[in-house]
Amino acid sequence: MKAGRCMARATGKSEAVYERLKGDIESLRLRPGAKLSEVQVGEELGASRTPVREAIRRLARDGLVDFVPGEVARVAPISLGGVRALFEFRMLLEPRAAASVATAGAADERVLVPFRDLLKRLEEFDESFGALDAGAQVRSYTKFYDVTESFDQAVIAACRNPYLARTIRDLRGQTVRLRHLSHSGPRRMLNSLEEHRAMLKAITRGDAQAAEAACRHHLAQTLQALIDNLTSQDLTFGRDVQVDITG
Amino acid sequence: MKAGRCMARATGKSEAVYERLKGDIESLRLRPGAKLSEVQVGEELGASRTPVREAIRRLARDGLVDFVPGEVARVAPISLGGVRALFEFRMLLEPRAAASVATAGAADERVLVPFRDLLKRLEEFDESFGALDAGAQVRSYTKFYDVTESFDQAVIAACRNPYLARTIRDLRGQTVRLRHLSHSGPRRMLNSLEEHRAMLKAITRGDAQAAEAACRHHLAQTLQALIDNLTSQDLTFGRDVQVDITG
DNA sequence: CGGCGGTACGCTGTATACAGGATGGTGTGC
DNA sequence: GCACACCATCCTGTATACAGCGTACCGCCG
Repeated sequence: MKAGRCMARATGKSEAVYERLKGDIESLRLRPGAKLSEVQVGEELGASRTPVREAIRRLARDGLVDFVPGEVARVAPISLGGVRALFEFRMLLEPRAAASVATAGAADERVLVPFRDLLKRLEEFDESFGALDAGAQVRSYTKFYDVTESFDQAVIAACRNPYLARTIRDLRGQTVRLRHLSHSGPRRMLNSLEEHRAMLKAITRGDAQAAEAACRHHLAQTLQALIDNLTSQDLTFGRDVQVDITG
Repeated sequence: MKAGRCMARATGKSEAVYERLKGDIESLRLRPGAKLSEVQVGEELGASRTPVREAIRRLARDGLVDFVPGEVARVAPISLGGVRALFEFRMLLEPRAAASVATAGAADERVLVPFRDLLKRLEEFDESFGALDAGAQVRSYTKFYDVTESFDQAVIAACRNPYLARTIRDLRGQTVRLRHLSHSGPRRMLNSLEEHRAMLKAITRGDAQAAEAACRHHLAQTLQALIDNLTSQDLTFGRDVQVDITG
């Protein structure tokens, strides 16, 4: 393989490297603080430096990589302060987005379709969950995450303000990584499920205020669970220079 | 000049190209819809494709360039819908930031220093402005913009939440470009001056609620002025495919 | 004269080459 | 034994080469 084809869209190397690295970072296979040398990553993933370079820049924009011009890029550390700041910011954006969707849904039924669908999926999941034994419950987490993932996506898609949508989307990577980190057991999951149901019901009802409140509550609960886990599991994550930005 | 030095920080080619293009776009020297070919820009600015590429990607993040993978990058068009969406988003972020700064200032006097300073500069400017003839007034716009610019910078710097700060900063490019577009005459400027004074007073007083309201008011007024100008001056800007994103 | 096909150009994506710093380890001097 | 300096190594920034893809212009045919 000498030179690359343009192809861009479907098979683009840059995109592939980006997705791969993103997945590895979100799943914590790449630990916070890990060095991301362009050449090394390139060799490992069978790509040249150029696409790797671009992928790393994009990951930096997503907040998953700490990038300083002359230095080696590193997987962004996870700090308590950083998590708090992230959720404080999400608390500003996402409740507003949820409210906006509820309002839009009240005016145009069509935007509610995916949300009614999600609500149904959620109810089905809820009903079947209790019947499972502990092992099967843990395995079903993935399915639940799929629903929450779809919910987030649906909100972004339904968001009428492109700036708001993009900013929320840009934060998703960090959110996903943190979720993979909080193995909070079934209790937190059931609570989260209930919170999602509340959000979905408010949105499909067209109740903007309730949707906003439900979203805010969900974020607050998630943050609390995350803090509990981060402080109990001593976080060896990101032992490298830990500039806690929020103070 | 064969190959480049690393130097990065001070003389970095990529940074230079970025700043240059950014300035040209903000000042409308590069018109909305203009094509930005990597090779062409590179030749014009005496840089190779690599730094140009990176600069264009960064400008896309700033919302000043529309970038689609396989295609030629273009200077982002200016649409009424886009401007509305931008300001709607700013209305979500900046009042919160202003309030946050006011709160922080009430707890720690030191964060107020730059704001007291700005307030003084503003008062001085205000006093001297009336004495000028029309021509000198127009020339003094630059000085006023300096103050507003410094104000925005100061808010960003004082912002405790790095996510909020970064997002506001990322929007600055578009804001600046729009400002260069609204030659609203002295009346709008004097109003803006008054609005800034209100924000500064609220912040230095430590009154978060007033700061938030003042900021909101300022943004609403600015948007209104902008809309007036955009609709009166028929905006030939961005005649290329105008996907108005906000509907 | 209008529609259509072919060709030439330009563009991006990718790969690779080269030069200058930054970093980390090792050896030496105090 | 410790601190400092030197050196090897790696890594990034930049430049350039090559391959495919789209487009636009031009000529040809109906």
